[in-house]
This record gives sequence, C-alpha cells and structure tokens, in this order.
Amino acid sequence: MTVTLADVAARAQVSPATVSRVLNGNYPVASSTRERVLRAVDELDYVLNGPASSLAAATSDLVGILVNDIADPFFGVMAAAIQSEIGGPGGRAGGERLGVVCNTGGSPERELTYLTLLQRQRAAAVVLTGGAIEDTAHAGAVAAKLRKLHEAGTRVVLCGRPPAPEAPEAIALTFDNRGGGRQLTEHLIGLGHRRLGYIAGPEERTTTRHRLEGHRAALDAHGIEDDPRRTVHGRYDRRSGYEATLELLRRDPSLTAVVAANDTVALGACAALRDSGLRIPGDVSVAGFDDLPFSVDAVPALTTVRLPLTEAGARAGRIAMGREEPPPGGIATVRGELMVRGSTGAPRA
Amino acid sequence: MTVTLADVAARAQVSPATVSRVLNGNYPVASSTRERVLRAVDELDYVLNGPASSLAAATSDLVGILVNDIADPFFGVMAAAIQSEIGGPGGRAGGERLGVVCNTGGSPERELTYLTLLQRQRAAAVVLTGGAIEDTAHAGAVAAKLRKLHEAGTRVVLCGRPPAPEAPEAIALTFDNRGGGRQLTEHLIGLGHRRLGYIAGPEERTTTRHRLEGHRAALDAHGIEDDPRRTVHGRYDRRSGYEATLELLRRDPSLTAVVAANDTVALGACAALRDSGLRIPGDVSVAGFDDLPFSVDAVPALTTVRLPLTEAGARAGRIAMGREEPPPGGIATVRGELMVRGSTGAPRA
DNA sequence: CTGTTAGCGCATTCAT
DNA sequence: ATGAATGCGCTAACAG
Repeated sequence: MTVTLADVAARAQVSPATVSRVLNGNYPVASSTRERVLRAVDELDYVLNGPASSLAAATSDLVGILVNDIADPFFGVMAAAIQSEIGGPGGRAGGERLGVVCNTGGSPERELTYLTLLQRQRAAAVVLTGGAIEDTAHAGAVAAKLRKLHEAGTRVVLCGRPPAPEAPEAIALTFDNRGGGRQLTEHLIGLGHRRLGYIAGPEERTTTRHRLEGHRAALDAHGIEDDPRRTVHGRYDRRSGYEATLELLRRDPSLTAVVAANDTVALGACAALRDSGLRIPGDVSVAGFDDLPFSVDAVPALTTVRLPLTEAGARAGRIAMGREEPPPGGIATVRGELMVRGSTGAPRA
Repeated sequence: MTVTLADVAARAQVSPATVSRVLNGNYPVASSTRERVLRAVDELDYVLNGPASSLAAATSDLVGILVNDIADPFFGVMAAAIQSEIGGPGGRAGGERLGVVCNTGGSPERELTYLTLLQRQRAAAVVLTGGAIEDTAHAGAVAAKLRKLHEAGTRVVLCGRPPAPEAPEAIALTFDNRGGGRQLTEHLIGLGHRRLGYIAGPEERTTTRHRLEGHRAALDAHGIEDDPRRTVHGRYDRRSGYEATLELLRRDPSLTAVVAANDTVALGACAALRDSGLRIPGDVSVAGFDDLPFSVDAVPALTTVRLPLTEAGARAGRIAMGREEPPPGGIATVRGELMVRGSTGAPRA
C-alpha cells in the first residue's frame, strides 16, 4: 500500500542502500544515479518513514523547544528565533529538521513529561527556555533527565535560563536578570524615587528571584530600606499586575514607583493606576522588563530592560544544531539594556 | 548500553510481549504481573523507544500544530489551547502524546515542508491554524498533502481556517471573519463615520480577504462609496499598522476612522495617529480584530471583534484527538463578538 | 561508487 | 493471561 524505499530502489534499478544514501546525502553517489533515484522518488511520491529511519539510525530529526507559556510573546519570540535556525537544511534525510515547541505551562510535571517524550523520540537536541523552577527535587529530576539525554547523544541547550550545576553538559545562555533588575531600580532611584513597590513573579522561579535580587541590591546600594510590604508576588500576566498594584497602593498610598516583573505585568499595573485615578509617570512611575514588541506602544511608552530574545534564541538554535561553538565553559551571560521611556519620571513633590 | 524492552522483560521474568502489553494498556494483563513489570521499568529507568514503537505500530504519538507566527499571541493562545487538550493521557505507550507547534512564518514552502515532516513521522493528527494562503498552486499542494495524511490515518483539523474544498476530509473550525468585519464597520458607520480607512493584511491570505469583504459589505449596505485609495495592504504587525496609517492620512487627511486588520496592526495605527498629533477617538477612531489580551489595556481600550481563540483551539484539539465528534458536515463556523470600547466614538464635526 | 547483509526495538499475530 | 515468532522500513557496516 504505502511506498517504501525498496519500491523506489526497484524503480530506479538500484539497491535500497543507494536510495538511502541519496536521501541522506552523507555519502558519495554518482550524479547520474542520484538523478535517477530522485526521479523515482518523485514519480512514486515517496515519503521517507521517519520512525524507521530514526530507529535504524538511532537518532531523529526532532529538536524540542520547551517554553513555559507559548501565549506569552517572551517565549514566542525566542521560540521563533530558535526554530528559524533549526528549520533550515543540515538535518538528516532530506536536510530538514523538525523544530517542535512544547508548552509546559509552567508545570513541573509537564516539563518532565515533555523531556521524557523527547527522550523517547531520540531527539537530536533540546532547548529549554526561560526561568527554571527552584524546587530542589524537581531541579534534580530535570538535571537527571538532561544528563540522560546528553548521554543518549541529544544536545542540550538552555536559553534564558541559568546553568544547571547538576547537568554541566547543558550549554547555558543566561540572561543577566539580576543586573537588569538592578539597572532599572537604580534608574528610578536616580530620578529621586525612594518608595518603590515591586511586583514579583511566581516565588519559585529563578527569573523572579534574580530580578528581585537586582532590585534589592540597588535599594541596598543607595541606603534605601527594603520594606517587605512593598513587594508582592504574582503570576507573569496582566491580571496579576493589576491586582498586585491595587494591593501595593492599599499598603502604601504614598508609593511613587512600581517596578514590575515583566512588561505584561507592567501593563496591568498601568491599568490599575489609571483606574485608581493616578497619572503615569506624574503620580507614579512604572517600569517593566523584557521590552516586548508592544511595550513601546504603551501609553506612555514603557521604561524597561531590553533582552535580546531574538539574538539569544538564534544563537541557542545554532548551538543546538552544532553550527556554532558553545561559549567557553559552556556558559554565556547575555546582558539586557535599559530602555528609558515615558513611563518613568521624577516623583511628585 | 541503552535499556530495551527485552531487558525489562528479563528483569520482570515475563516475555517482551507482556511488557509491551502493560505499557500500551490495550490488552488484559494480570495485575500482579503488571505490577512486576512496572517495577522493573522503574528500576531500570526504562524509556520506550519512540521510533521503534511507531515503526511497529505504524503510527506515532506526535500531533503537529502549524501556526503562521508563533510570536503572535493570536497563534500562541490557540496553540496553547490545542496543546492543552493533546497533552493529557489518551495516547499510546504511557498515555502521553507529543503536541508540537511548528512555526511556518507564513511561508508556503515551510508549511509544506512541515506537513511532509509530519507525514514522515506518521503523526497521529495535524492541526492547521489561521488563515490560508490563497495561491492556487499552493492551496492545491496543501490539499493534496492533507489528503495523503488523511489516507495514512492522520486526523486533519483546520482551526480558524476556511474549509479546503479539495481536501474535504479535513474538519474545519472556521472563524466568521466576514461577519466580524462587517459588524465592526457597521458599528463605526452607526457612530456617524463616512470616511473610513482600512488597513488590510497581506493580499494573499484568506483572513485578509474575508475581513475586508465584511468591511466592504457594510459600506455597501449603507451606500458609502468604497474608495480604493482608502485601503492599504500590509503585514499583520505593528510596524505595518504604523506605516499604513501615515499613508492613509497622507492620501486623505479628513479620515475619521481607521479599521485595522487585527489588534496588533491597530496598535501601530494608534501610535501613528498620536505621533501625528491626532486624538483617539476625538479626531480619529480606531478598531482592531481578535481581542488579544493586551487590547483591553491599550489607551484608549481597543474596540475590536473578540474571537474565542481558546475555546476554538480546545475544540480543535479534542477533535484531533478523537475525543469530540466533528461538527455535522465537517464544518463549523465560529462567530466573533463585537467589543465596543474607548477607541471608537462619534466623528469630529 | 554500489550491492549485500544484518539488525535497530517494538507490536502483533498466532499459539498455548 | 502469557509466550514465541515475525516483520515494520530503514541505515550502517562490510564487501566488492
């Protein structure tokens, strides 16, 4: 019923091995026979059987990209960049690899499940994006999986994620969240702010912790007391930013600035401030993180820390494909850039 | 080196066949032996070999989700919803399926490439999201692929995409873009607008054409001449909206409303209007399409047509998994809902 | 440069 | 309810 490699071989009057070689291009074949084979492929409308191919070769063309939230452009932009470097030629069998993005939804179980599934598929590479979950048991389980994947020949790259000490084989492209957080808060302090609210992300995420640490480092460096009541944790979404801002205002109506975990949260914060009758930045300044595409269009435009998501993703993709050398020591830190825009200004008198 | 099913069988003192049956759960196995097998699996840290399994079973656990632009929340939201219905138990071998998102970037070649790759992998199902490309040759090629996939046992579902007449096996969940476009423009006409600019998406996309047709139908119904100079085509991104708006204003400074292809484009339009010193909606009203998460936070909040992306995606996912009956005739039309917000108002006198 | 041979690891008949 | 045997379609030595 379905056309197999043997059918193609028969039609082209060559051996199955030759067809395989033509398809994989990893072996010298006379151009005349190659042409004959390709014609037969075309005439029979043959499509390689991926599972059979992967079974025999003990590796597949699958490259997994794990993201925490595919509906969040932060991950979308990175995933697109990674995939663009994977999609091209360079794989086996026809020169195409299947870059697949897997949405964990931030769930530890799903993260592990996807890793197992990718391991099961003998994936050529796996790229994990975004902050890691800081639960010790989970981190250990992930590290163990990564080690197994590596041992099975799967390349492992972390993009926008801190290195995993227990899985040192994983190449890490880390964002300098701490430094970015610090820059941002120092900018606000420089403007004269002293009572800053902070809307943090979920507690158990590395991204959350690092950005918050940067914020606190800046406060500390300028002798500003870090009142724990000025920090609220939430999710990385708009609604969380909205609610957290109302809570912060309730706790301290004299706040002059709100620093958000990311741009999406900052947008929610802006909405809450407006709904509370406060002007931005006249009454309260707002700052975000990431510099997502919509941030420049916010009104006023959002002051934030730009992360080179596309560049980092592309690089991670190339490393995953073995087309770029990993950084020395397997770890590279990618810095953010402070983007000062209209949403921050001097505090009200 | 790597643990195989035979190793598990040996350890559990059963035959490989029994282990296979336990893993797939499609066959009666005594609970005592099942337990023994599962223990062995655990002890040996066994992971099923996906390719081998797929080869033998002639089908895989892969479910492909094709999107035009993964960095666009329109697709991200749908993809997340689809994946959430796929990820759960119900697949073969361990009850997990691998929902994978493939980013075509709007390129016809990549769309076909991904379909071939998915065909090669013997995917269990394929979901194509968003507007189709209207090139006849390409549409034919895609339809042919879909037919082949279907014949090979792959379920094919279209989500937010018009039915493919040449591939009637594909279940289609279509958005009523025409109706939504019409509602939106009628809303503006009802407010008193007569000189409306329209920023359309790329020419060759069904979504673009349908929304535009709805717009024109509304104009026509109200006896408003459709001046071709009031329509500009562009991409589905912010920058395109910005530039198109400047162009529209250049062509006709007396415009009182701008209808955008989608919310992202509308945001760019808002930016262009503001940069031109015009007030929204005081001088010019703006409307979008989709009602993406950020649209309610725009200033002013965006009037738009809400598309039930999550619901439609979830339904498409269930149909793809065979957990929900396809709609009668294999086609269902999903309507949008007009969301009137602050960005539209009566035209200036 | 090309053909021959032998598995890859598992699901699935048939038996029992 | 379980075991034995066969083949899925392809790639990778090894010859030649």
